[in-house]
Order: sequence, then C-alpha cells, then structure tokens
Amino acid sequence: MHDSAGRACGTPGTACHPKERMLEKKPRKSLRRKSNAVTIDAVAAYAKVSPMTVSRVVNGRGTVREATRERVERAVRELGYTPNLAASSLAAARGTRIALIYTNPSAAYLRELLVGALRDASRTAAQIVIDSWDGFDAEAERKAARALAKSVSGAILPPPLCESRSVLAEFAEAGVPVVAIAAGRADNDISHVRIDDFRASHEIAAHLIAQRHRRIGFIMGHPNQTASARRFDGFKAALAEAGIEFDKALVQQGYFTYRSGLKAAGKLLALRHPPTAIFASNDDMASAAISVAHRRGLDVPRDLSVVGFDDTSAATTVWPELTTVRQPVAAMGDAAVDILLRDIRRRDRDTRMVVDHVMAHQLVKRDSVAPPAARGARSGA
Amino acid sequence: MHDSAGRACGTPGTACHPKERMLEKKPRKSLRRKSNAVTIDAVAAYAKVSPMTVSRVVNGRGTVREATRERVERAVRELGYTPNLAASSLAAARGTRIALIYTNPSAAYLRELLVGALRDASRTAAQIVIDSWDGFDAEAERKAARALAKSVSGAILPPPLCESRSVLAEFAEAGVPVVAIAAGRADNDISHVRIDDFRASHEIAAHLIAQRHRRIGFIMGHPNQTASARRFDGFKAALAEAGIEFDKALVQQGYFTYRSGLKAAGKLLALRHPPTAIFASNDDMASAAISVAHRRGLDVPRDLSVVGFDDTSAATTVWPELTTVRQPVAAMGDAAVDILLRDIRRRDRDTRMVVDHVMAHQLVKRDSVAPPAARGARSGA
DNA sequence: GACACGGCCGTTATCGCTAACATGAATGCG
DNA sequence: CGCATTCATGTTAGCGATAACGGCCGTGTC
Repeated sequence: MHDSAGRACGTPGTACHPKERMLEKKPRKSLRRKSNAVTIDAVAAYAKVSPMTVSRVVNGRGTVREATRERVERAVRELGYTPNLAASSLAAARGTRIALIYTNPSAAYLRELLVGALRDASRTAAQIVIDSWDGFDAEAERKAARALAKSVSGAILPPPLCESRSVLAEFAEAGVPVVAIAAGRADNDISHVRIDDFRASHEIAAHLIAQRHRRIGFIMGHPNQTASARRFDGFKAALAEAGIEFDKALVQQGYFTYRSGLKAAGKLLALRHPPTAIFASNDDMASAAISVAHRRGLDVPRDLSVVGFDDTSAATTVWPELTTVRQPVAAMGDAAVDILLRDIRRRDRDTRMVVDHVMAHQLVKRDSVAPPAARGARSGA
Repeated sequence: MHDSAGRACGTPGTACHPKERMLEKKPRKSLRRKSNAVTIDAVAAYAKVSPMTVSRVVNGRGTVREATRERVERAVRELGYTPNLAASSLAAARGTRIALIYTNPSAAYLRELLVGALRDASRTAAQIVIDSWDGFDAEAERKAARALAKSVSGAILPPPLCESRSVLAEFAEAGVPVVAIAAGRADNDISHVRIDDFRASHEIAAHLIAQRHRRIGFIMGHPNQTASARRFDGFKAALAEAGIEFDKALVQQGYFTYRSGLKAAGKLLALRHPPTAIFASNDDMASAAISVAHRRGLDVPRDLSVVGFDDTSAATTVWPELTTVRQPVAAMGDAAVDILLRDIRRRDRDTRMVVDHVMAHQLVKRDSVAPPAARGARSGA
C-alpha cells in the first residue's frame, strides 16, 4: 500500500541487499547540513554508544547503567552538546503547540503574560499561538474552542475566559489540557496558576490599617470573576482581625474598568463620612479613584490613601504612583507553559495531571498611601 | 571500529535479512502519531497538490501558478492549517529565530506589537524570542546586541532602540537584518515599518482647528525620538495652513510619560491666556492633561479639548475617552516579521533588502474634543 | 534445567517539513 | 523542427531527535 516503500524494497541495489548496502554507504555525505553544531550522533560515536542511549541519558528517561551514563555525560560535556529542540519536539511528537486566548484583558496584563509564555516557549521549542475572542458570545466561544482544540495540544486561559464552563468543557472533551491563569478558585478538573488573592488582599488591607486607617472604602471587582470575591474576603478578614466593624456603606460594586471605578469612587467620596482610604480591586479602578479625588480637590495621599491590585502599568502611569499588590504575571505565563508541556508529555497514561500552582505575590509600597490626616485638616486646607 | 553497528549486522535475525524484513513491514501503521493537528499532507491532499507545493505557497517561495496558489490558500484556510514550527526549522536548518527587543516601552504598545508579530510568526513558522534591555547603558546594549546577533537571524527594534546607532551597527556587522518600528525618519541602511507621523499629526491638528480651536497647546514628545519632531512639524504645518500664528508659549516639552504630561499641561493651563485645546504627542501625556484639567475644575471637553496620539489602551481607560490617532501596531509587528523573513530567506544573494513600509493610520474621534466654549463660560459655571 | 522476567541497550521507523534534484510541459531560437 | 530554457510541480532524501520494539543476558523460580 505504501507505494514508495514497496517500490524501494522491490528494487535491486537498495537497502535490501546487504552487500550493496555497504557499498552505497560511501557516498553518504550530508549535502544538506548547514549547521555545524554537535549532534547526538557525534556524542554517541564519541561515547561509543547508540544515539538512543545518549538520548536516554540526556533526558533522564529509561534505564542506563551507571558506567555508561558517566561515559555519555563526559562526552556531552567535552563536545559541548546541546540538544536540538526542534528535532526533539518533532520526534517526541508531543504536540508542541499551545494556544493563548484572550478576550479584551488589560493590555499590560496580556503583555506580561505573553512575555512570560514566550520566554519559556523559546527555551523549550514550544509554539505559542495566540487567538483573540474579543466580543464573542457564549456560542461563538464554544465554537472557537472546539475548532482550536483540534489544532493545539494545550491552552492557556487568562481571566475571564478561565471561568467559562462551556469553554472548559469543550477543551476537556477534546482531551486538551488547560491552564487557568489567575482564576480565583481552584477548579478541580484543570490546572491553575495563580496568586493567593485572599492573602494578598489581606496583606494590603492590613497595610492600610497599620497606617491607622479605620474607614476604608472598598471597590469590588467584576462579579463574574471569582478572584473578586477572594479579594473582598481578604479585605473583610483583615478588618475583622483588627477589630474594625465592617461598614457595608463603604463597599461599592465595580467591574475592573476605569469607568466603573470613577462611579464607585464618586459615591464613596460623596458620603457624609467619606473613607480616609480606598482599596480598589484593581489598578484601573484605583487610578479612577485618584482622579475623582483630585477632581474633588483632595490630595492623594494626604487627604485620601488609595491602593490598587495587580501592579499593572496603570499603577505607575498615574500620579502619585499606586501602592498595590504585584502579581508576577510574566512568571505565571512561564509556569503555565511549563505545566502544559509536562502534562502533554505524559499523555500516555490516562492520568490527567492537575496542578494548582500558587505563586508568591508582593506588596509594593509607593506614594498613594499615608496615614490619615488629623480630623478637620481637609476643610482647613 | 564502530562496534555496536558491527555487532548488529553480524547478528542473525535482525534487519540484515531481507525476507524477515518484508514480513515485518506489514504491521506498519503510524503507531507514533499523537497530535491530531492538520499537517501539510492533509492540506496537500485537500488541494490536490503535493506537499511541496503547499510549502511553497505558505512560504511564498518558488514559483506557483496563480490558480494553484489560490486553491492551496483556500485549503489552508478551510482546514485551519498552521505549520509545525519544529518540523519546519528542523528541515530548513535555517535559523528562524527573530529577536524582539524592548526597553521599557509603553505596555500597551509592546503587547500589540507582540500580538502582531506572533500572529505572523505562527503562520510562517518563525520563532520569536523576546529580550528586555531595561536599564542597559550604551555599552551593555552593544554587548547584548553582539551576543544576540549570534543566535538569531533577524531583529525587530521598537523605539527607542531603533534610534541607537551603536546597536544598529552591531547587528549590521554580524549581517543580521533589522527592522525598525516607528522610527521617525527612515535610515537608509535598515528596513522600517512606520506610519506617516507628519501627516497623522497634521490631520488631528486640522480636526481641532475645524472645531474652531485657535489657541492650541502642544506637548512635545521625547527629544531623542525622531517621531517627536515629525509630530511637531505636522502640528505646525496645520496651524500655518489655517493661517493661525504659531505661539511658542503654547508649546511645552514632554517625554512621553504621564508624569511629564502632568507638568507640561500644568504650565499650559496656568497661562494667562490658556489654550482651549491641548495636543499631546502621545496618549499617556494626554491622559495627564485631562487629569490636570479636572484638578483645576475644568470640564473636558467643554472647557478644554484634549487629543492624544497612538491609540494605546490609555486612550480608552481615561474618561472622557481620547480622540487620538490610531497606529496599527499589531499590523506593524506582523509586517516587521514578514519583512525579516523575506530578507533572511534571500540571504544567498549578497543584496541586502531594505524596505520602508509606511502603514495607514487612522483618526479616531471620541469624546475628548468639542468646540471651545464661548468666552467667559467657564467662570460662569 | 527450562522458562519467565526484567535491566540494559541497539535497530528501525517515523515526527512534519523542506533543499535539492527530477520531470514534464510550454516556450524560445536559429 | 530539434534542442536548450524556463516554468510549474512532483519525488527523494534527509534535518536531529525519540517511541516502540526486540534482542541479549543475568537472575530467579519451581
């Protein structure tokens, strides 16, 4: 059936005749070779083993006798061998294509994620393909997921996509492993890379409290993202721990947009007893809060402290610069690719590998926080 | 000498016996395949051509009849084919790695550029490696360039790196083609992808003038970027054309940062005869201008119109949203990769290919511009 | 002592793609 | 009209690595 192979074997003078074979081995000179890099064959010859054994040693897979391993390792070292990633991932046939899908996320956020993902991808010869599903409705998303699942062997889903059950289901059905970035709660079926939103939120709220703030306004994140609730919980916990009564008049709904932050901050500052600090669930809304404060003639941080969340570029393009929580987004992208690759590789087993990778966040103190002014200072100014 | 090979051939029952070989050929059915991705063979079959022809079409190399090309292109589209990067670069043995280097650019800008570059890269099986040279001095840049030139076969340089003579020289010496993104003036030795800053600036200034603005403040861009001067020239040309006398008191130096915009706008609005509109050389500085206006109790656009430049995400995260000039940054990234690949491919000739690709910009009208209020309206409010 | 079993390592056949060469048709030229 | 050329496409042979499989050999096991 495989006609070229058949023909080759029926033809005299080819590989099928041992004697002739040896002869024709002579004119074998790679007319193709361009790179002068050392290959696995060179190492194999040097160590007097087969290329396969070298591969086993290099990848630490399979069983190799200690003496052999050492011989190979020495050869690798002495020849300065570096595996060709392209060849490796081709041969391993491990689908090496990973989708990164986004739907209108914060620009800064996506950029960081891409930077991270790419850094890892170029190390491991993985291929990132990005896809924008801006403005897709649920049905379109489902379709796109189904189509994409056919051509990639892994997918990275930043928020808010990672919360979409139907998209997740589509990938799961196709057997394509998925990593959710920064989803608030761990879903048991898929891998996650995230920070501990609760602890981070708790920390920054505690920072505000340590500066003697007692009336702290809170601007919530989008209700369809679980991270929002986590951040709110962390805030409340910090309050409770400090023995501060939770005042729900100081909480406003936001949607992670500058616009929504404007509205929420406006309401907060129009209160008869306005807060002395505002904790916004992301940097965009925190920027908006600063803008509103300025418009009302308040100085930040003297009259009002403001903190954000994420440490996106918005945090440093406003003035004063925001105190916020840094998410290591680039590292998260890196980690996501790593997890996916690992999972894809061990696809032989039926065991799907699910990891929940929680990364360290960092409280970044900048200029938007100060102790509250003495009572009456504002009207006196 | 090669003892393992010798042993194998002397051993009975192995590949050296033709008969046995034929028998074992039967059960040959790709036991290997794991990825269900669309391959070049699938496309070839669908388009009823050989894989080689598909390769030619996808890579734009060699000669293919127009009709055939279209058939293949349709097949590619309908099957959703994406070339396998690993296989491609393995076969071609061609360095297919392209560096994208950045030094602290606007986040939104880089993201767009990456998105564009990657889109093309995944189409053409190129591999993008990104590198950050944040905070490098001239010497460090030179060193990094030299090192990088050894491992990549092309480089994309967004501003301000594309203005660095020494970096350019380093790549040129190594024979690595370079594409400068959005450099203001075309350098004759390297390829460029940019918009016509002069015309774009002229256009948006004319828009302001058409709204009957006569006193227009201008915030300049960073003096070390040639695009800044181009934008300034376009502004002045529009003024001259409308017969408006150029008033240098209405021009302030800026540095493309929010912070510098704050200062410049502050000076402009503190003037005895403040402008009725401000033209900032980028969106960040325009956002700052809005912030300053708000702090002074001015309504935008009623009391002050503001326009920006670039249409980065900053343009839509402020309120009111900015009227600005849209640079097709993603498309520019795409184009840059394309140019590089084309150049790399025809490396056989000694002719270096230099192109100057000027892309179309677009005036985006949003809510930050209105005709100037009647004199005295502000104090009356 | 025959047979099963598992550690160690070699052979083979690809992975998906493309450089180089081969082929065949259309065209040019004297 | 024959033969060189060019154009358009197919064929062959790998690129450098690994999965799958099988052979050899020492160890148990009954």
